[in-house]
Amino acid sequence: MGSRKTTPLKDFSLGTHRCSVDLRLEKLGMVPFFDDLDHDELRVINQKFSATHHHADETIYHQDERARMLRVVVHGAVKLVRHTMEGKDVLLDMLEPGEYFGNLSTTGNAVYSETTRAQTDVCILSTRMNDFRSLLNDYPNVAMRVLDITAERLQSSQEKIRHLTTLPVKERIAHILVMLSEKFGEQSAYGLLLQLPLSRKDLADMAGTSTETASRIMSDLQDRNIINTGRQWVAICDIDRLADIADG
Amino acid sequence: MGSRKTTPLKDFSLGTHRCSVDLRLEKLGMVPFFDDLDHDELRVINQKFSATHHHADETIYHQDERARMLRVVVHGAVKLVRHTMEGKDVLLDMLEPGEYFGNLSTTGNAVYSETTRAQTDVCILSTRMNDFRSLLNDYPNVAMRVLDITAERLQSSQEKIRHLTTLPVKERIAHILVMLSEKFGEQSAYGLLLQLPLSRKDLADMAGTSTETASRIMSDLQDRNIINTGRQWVAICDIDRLADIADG
DNA sequence: CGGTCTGTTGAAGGATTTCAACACTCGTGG
DNA sequence: CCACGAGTGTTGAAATCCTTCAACAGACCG
Repeated sequence: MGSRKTTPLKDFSLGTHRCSVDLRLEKLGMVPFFDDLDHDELRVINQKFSATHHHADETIYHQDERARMLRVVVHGAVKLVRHTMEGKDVLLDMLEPGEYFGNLSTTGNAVYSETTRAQTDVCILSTRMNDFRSLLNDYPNVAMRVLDITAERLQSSQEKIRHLTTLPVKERIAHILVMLSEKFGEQSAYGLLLQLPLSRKDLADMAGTSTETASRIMSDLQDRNIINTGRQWVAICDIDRLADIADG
Repeated sequence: MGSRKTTPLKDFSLGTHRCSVDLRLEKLGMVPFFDDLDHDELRVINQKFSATHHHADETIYHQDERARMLRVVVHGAVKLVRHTMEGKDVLLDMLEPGEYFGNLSTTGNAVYSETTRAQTDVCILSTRMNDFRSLLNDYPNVAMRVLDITAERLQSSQEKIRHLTTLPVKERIAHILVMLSEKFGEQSAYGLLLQLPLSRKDLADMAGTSTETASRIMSDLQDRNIINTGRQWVAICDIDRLADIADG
């Protein structure tokens, strides 16, 4: 369990890869609002989506652009960022394969309320809003699931507000690491490794603090053998103690 | 324009009042997801709702209670509060007549994620989730509107996260006052008066700060003749300067 | 191997909280 | 009608958490 400093993360690059139909169907089936559909229905829906690839750090769309598409992550990780006038970014969420992003609302001239960037090399399925809207008409159950999931996201967004306004930075960071481990955690020689590149700035933007403070807290957690971390990667050694810190 | 200290707020008390059918229909028609419906359709929907009255400070439902009802404000103001273990509250929103609250999600055993309390004497229309769900099946357009509005609330919740993480307290409070004035502002001798009782603690819980800091900032704004304020009330004298403060 | 990006650490300064004491408003009951 | 008490708001001073500035160290890339 040496304190290795070079990245233990797996390789996300896609090369000249093209998503197979099977992979597309599998990932579409993982999207929570399609999970009631059978294989044939998924095939119909699949035809409405087109796949694109993006390299790490590439912007998929910008905040304030006209919002025309609904997208689904097939491979890799995508981050949602809100910009401020002063140049400070707020990192709202990290998405894993099977999660959707983009515009859900059916109103005509909406704009994206956040920028989305590829955190690794990614493969994305996209569909035009109009197609998605008619899809909701054809499959009322899907429409209900979409509503449920949006309501759930609203809940978790409000829970985030509670954290940001009531907890000190150390607890917020501990909480964020626990959340990320549920999405991206994979057992490894270094502990529960978060399978995505994650910088101190990313953590800071999620916790609403400065990179320096994030760095200090991560150093402290490492000194206490709770985590193991290096450039752009984090592994959790002692999830229980981390969870204890997260709630006071 | 004397700096009166006694409350200039109007009387919200209901006495032995019972909501007339006309008032109920009017307020239901103001709910954003019912606004496409004609008068006859509203009459049908109205029959699914039952009215209740609550005195100021009464709790309508508690966080973590089993979530069975969807509710609509007919008269008065309702506040949404999330509690923390440490006893700190986070005030998520203040609702005016025509706004809905409670449970939207159609999943069976959800619990309320916040406590709601009557900010004034209030009249509330309630319907059981099952009835609302079948209503969404009968009126697909309403279902679409519900989705849009939930997505909108998600947006504004994320915008709130941006404020909380990037702006200093003074700007956050200025912003909150501007928002509240759009909902509750009424012209009066004291300026644009917020027509609801609003304590320093309410403001602090909205801005994620302490009552003392909220008080200091309000005093400062009053000294600069931007607002006019007393016990449980706030009027805005110079909305332009307040808006300037709100965005740096 | 040098440059650049990322992470670390120290020290000073600032914003906000906390603790504490006091002032004002309002409702209630004598 | 007035006095009292509880709830609400104000203000000061000390303490704390966090940011900012600055310098440096380690990792990655060509």
